[in-house]
Amino acid sequence: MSYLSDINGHDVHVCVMEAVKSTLKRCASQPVTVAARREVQYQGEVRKSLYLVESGYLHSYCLLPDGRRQITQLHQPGDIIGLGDLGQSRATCALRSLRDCVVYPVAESLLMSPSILSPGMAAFLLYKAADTQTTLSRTLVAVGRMDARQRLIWLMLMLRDRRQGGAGAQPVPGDDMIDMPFNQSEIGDLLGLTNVSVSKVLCQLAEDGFIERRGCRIRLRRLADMQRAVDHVSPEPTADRAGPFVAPWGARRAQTAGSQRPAQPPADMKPAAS
Amino acid sequence: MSYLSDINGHDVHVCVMEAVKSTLKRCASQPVTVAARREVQYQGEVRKSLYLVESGYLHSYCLLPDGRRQITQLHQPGDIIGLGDLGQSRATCALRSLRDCVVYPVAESLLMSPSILSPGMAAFLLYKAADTQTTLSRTLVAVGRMDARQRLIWLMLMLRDRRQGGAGAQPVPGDDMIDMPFNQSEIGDLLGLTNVSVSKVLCQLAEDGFIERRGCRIRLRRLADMQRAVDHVSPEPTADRAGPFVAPWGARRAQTAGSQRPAQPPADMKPAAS
DNA sequence: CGGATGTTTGACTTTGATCAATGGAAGTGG
DNA sequence: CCACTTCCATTGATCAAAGTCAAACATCCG
Repeated sequence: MSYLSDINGHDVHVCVMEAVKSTLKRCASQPVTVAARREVQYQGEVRKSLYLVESGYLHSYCLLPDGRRQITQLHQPGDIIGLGDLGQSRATCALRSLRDCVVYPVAESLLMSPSILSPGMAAFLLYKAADTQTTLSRTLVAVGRMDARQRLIWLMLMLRDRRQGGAGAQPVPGDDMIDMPFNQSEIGDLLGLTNVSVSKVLCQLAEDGFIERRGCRIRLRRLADMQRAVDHVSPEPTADRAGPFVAPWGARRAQTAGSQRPAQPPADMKPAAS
Repeated sequence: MSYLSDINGHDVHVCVMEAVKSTLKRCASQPVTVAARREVQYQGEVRKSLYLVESGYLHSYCLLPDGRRQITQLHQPGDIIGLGDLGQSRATCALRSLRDCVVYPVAESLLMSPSILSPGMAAFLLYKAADTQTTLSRTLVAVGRMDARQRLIWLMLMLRDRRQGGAGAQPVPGDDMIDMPFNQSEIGDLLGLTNVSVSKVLCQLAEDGFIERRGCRIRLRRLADMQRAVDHVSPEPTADRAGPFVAPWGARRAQTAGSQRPAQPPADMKPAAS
């Protein structure tokens, strides 16, 4: 089928991923460390390069002239930052570190050069871009059509899905802890709410027994209820996330039908005259 | 720099685009016509293929269990539908035609095969994916952080930017007509509003002299005011939109600074120990 | 003409924003 | 170790933007 998805064994898969990443790292200039809470790139600034995230969290956001802010993406280790700005000379978003980070800058000109952009690399990048696009779409659905409580639940479920156990860590099936890299103002800026609303909803969710709060870590206590509340279906793992995360998701996805339509005969499509 | 962006002459550029597209069309099975307002793909349905849009409009949307809907993307001629679902076996969004359409189905397995995924094709697809991602981000900013009036203005400006003159049509600089392929309920589902709010805001905008309504066509009468109201900056044309649209945008973009930061020394980044 | 689809308008309700005060935790400097 | 600041979270009172409901109106089309 494709370069990545036809490989099922974990060892082989991880191996391919590592090969792609090491190619990227060879393209990169020296890795750089960024302290927590630093602006890495300003909106409208001339773009310097893409970044492969080695460790830490960052986020992309846009500022409106009146100071309102919308966080558009959370970047985790393994993510490639800047695929959405390909072909733009200036950054459409600002980029900021949430925690101490190590990133590898990769020049766009190098990445897009024929010697680097092999079919395998191209497939990897396209899957990465697809991941990002799916997450953006889901965020848009949450922000556009859910109320405040649902948005918070949605966010926690998304963070659970995107959680990474570090190198080769097997996720415990009953592990319901998530790491919340945002403060409440940032959560608001991600979900289209204010910090005040976020605080109120989080307190209420804790009171209702949905979550248990431990500083920046949160335990999800009623996972099934939460998934039902937002019709949540975990996305299939693609690209490097495919590795260790296959088992627990596969089964569940088959059951959770939710809003997925019974599929009437889909659209009358006739061969075109063309 | 890259396969596409280092080509400046329009003729050459268009030529490259056409070459890529004809490759895609050769990958495709027979083109199919879809009547207006038909479901092409249901949410959760097993994906059949990607689609290259030849003519007409379509949109992708997600349904929530209670029937609320969020439109996530508008697809125009030249767009490739389904890049965001690469690697997923089931569609994360539903797809529906807005007008009569002709589309070329392209199988994912074929598209991702090494013989087709040349560096040039890969670059084309990555630029397309980047375009989509940028539009999604901008939509998220509008839905998350703008009030109803600003969202409507934002939508009209976006439609103006994405407007296509058809094959080789030079856009008239003072041409302020846009084509609105949505009805008011659909506009609401795109912007996170209700049809009632959309109606009220549109009437008010017309009364204030911002727009002049002619059925599904709208004339923008106070473009500068509208751009100021939402801090609008047109994205740079990439991929095939680069062709005829270069001239009018280039100049304006240099001026509209808006929210773009004066850029303090961006982030202390130190070489990492790694 | 009748029916389907889409738009407009008004009355009323509700969610989340705003404003403002309080409290707690972490870090800093004396 | 203790003031002091800063950043964040919480809580309550009030307000406004947009949602909901319902009815009327417009357009299109067979």
